[in-house]
Amino acid sequence: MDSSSEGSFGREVAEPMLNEPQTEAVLHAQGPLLVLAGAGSGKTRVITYRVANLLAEHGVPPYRLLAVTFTNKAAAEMRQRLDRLVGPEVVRDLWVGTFHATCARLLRRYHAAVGLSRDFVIYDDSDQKAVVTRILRASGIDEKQYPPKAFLHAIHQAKQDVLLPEDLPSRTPFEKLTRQVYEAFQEKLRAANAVDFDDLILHVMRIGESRTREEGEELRRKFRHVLVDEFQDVNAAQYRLVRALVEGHHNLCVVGDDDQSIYRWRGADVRIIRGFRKDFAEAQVVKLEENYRSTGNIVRSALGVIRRSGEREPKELFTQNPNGAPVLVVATRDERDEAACVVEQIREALRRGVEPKDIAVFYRIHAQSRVLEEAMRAEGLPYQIVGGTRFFDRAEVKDVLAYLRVLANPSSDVDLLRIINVPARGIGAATVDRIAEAASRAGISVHDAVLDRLDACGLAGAASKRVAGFAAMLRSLRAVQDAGPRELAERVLEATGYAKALKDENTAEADARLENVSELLSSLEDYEDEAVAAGGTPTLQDYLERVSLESDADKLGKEGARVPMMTVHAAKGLEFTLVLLTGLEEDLFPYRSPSRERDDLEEERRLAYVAVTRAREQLVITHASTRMIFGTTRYCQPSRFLGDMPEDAVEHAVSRTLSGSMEGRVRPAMFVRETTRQVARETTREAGERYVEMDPDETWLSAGRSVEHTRFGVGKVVRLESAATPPVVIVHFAGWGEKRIVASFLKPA
DNA sequence: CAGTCATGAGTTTTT
DNA sequence: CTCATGACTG
Repeated sequence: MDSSSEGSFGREVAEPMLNEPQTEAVLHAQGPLLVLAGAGSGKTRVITYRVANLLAEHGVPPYRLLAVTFTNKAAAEMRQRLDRLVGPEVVRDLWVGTFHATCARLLRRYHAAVGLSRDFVIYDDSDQKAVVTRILRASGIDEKQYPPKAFLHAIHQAKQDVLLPEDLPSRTPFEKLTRQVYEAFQEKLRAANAVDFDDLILHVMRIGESRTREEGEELRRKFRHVLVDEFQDVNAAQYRLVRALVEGHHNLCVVGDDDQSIYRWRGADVRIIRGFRKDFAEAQVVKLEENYRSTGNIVRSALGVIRRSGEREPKELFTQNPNGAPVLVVATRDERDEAACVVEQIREALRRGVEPKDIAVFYRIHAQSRVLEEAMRAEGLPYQIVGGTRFFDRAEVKDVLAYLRVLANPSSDVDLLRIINVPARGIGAATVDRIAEAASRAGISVHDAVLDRLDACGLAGAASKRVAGFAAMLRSLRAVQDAGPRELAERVLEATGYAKALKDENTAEADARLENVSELLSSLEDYEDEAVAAGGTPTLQDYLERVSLESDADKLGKEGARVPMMTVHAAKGLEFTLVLLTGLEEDLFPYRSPSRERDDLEEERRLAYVAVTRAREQLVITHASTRMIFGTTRYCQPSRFLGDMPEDAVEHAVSRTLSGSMEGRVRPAMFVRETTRQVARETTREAGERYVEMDPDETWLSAGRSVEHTRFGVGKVVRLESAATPPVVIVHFAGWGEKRIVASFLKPA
């Protein structure tokens, strides 16, 4: 699949495996181009070849070509492939990066246009939450009634849609408060010389759309070609940014798959890719429908799931690959039994010689991972959780980074407030409040208040002395001049006593934290080496930007000998020889929140499609009859998605534990309970077993009717096999296939 | 001011 | 169940 032709810049670039007109459009089209790339159709290859061709054949200078991805990992992968096609010396000048990284880079250049200084910092979720919490406290808003999360969500949502506070409705009290908090939030960020993730996009978008600023014109002329990967996931702000960038020439190539749009809740708007042809009437459209990744059975299963989706860009995924093994659907008793089955499958695969990194375990929500982890650990199988808490989100790492961020950008109040009493130096909440209040009265940052206006804070003698000590320490750290980022971090650890405080704690937990801190130091060292190798100078600010924009998934693959375990969301864009997809049960996948009842079934369906299409050779799906989740045991029915897979592509199995528990003993759970709709008379046949006798006139058993079985869940009657008493029917259950069932085990659904 | 207990809430999270 | 947050107590 991966052409290894060693084309160097200027030489002709090998062509991807497409038919003639597709190749022509993909490689050479000017103007807008929409590539609808089905799962596994090799879209990365397409983008890579297009870029290579634009450079080699069309003479586009690398620094005038922008390729945008959504993850750092995808960007790195593209770089790597291009290295081989056109050579590293060309790739170095290319603009390849995520939306956020690209915007951060542009914003470092155009910072003045939006009133930021060059040293701006990027606030992550917890920083943002800290800001909102401070606003709520300052304005006396009850955090119980109006949780910070709600405001953050609303602000985030608004920004994705390019809405200012005054654009928001203000009918309900919450809406009124939201406007107020949003406004204060922006003010606080501005004062702290900080941006959030959305601002990175918005600021650059505003510059790009500006008719009055010369930077606007400059930005609009900057790139001759723009390519966007995973276009189904763009939001309104990102789309407007891209449109501004290509305004003069419309040389915009977007690649995506509306069936894989799974981030609507994060502002991604699948309508943008679906409406692309309306916005760019002259757009050429290429559909890539051949899947090169997976076996026939996997592709047909995926198709079965997605085909039932309502509105979608019509396409038929197909493959010429052999059918391969059927998709194995295993019914298990509970989540422990499920984990045991997963472990067994992994063992088996390892025995066959599959490498750990080519196996993956998926789940819908993180809460499922614990049991799976325990089973892996018990069996001595090495695994790696992808996602979850990022390394850079750990408290101790954030602490050290907060020190570094204050040194790089003293206006950042959130960072300063985080570290003012870490490690504990006797500066309590009351003192901190006083300082913060004095700072806000004087209209200066907390940092400046601490260093220059301490006497104006009205602190008691002891408190004042301690804060002065903190200020002196900061001053001496700021005076450090010729140290690289790593050395500076070491000095921070030393001067603040942070390392010592952890050592003195002398607990296993503290040791683990200490370990993370030294990992941070080695990350700084890696960065320095890398920067020097790239011919640049390592700077603290550059490092801080990187860590803000880096995710856990980016590191995946660096650990080769571990089985990765992740949520389905984290799996997008990845592929594995063997995929174990767990928890395919109603209410778990598709997920239904107990509180909200918003129906996001379509997105859940696309999520299932993404999960299935990750597998190259083998897909094993598990579901459990009961599951302990959030402390309560739930009874589970197989997911409707299982029923959407073609019968001939799937093989059903029952775990040993479950089949054991079904056999040879009284099965009270399987006997039907009387329902109101049933005209039935209960009689006792044998001791301990209760049957329900059916009225022979009942029509609820006719073909097509929905019936419910305590174990198999809801199914559809295929036909009545015997009208005896009780009658026997053939029923098709999602996830179980066709079953011959005595009607007394059924009730109407 | 800094630990300890109670209470409550609980998807997914490329950046 | 498990984590985070808030009130309470030395």
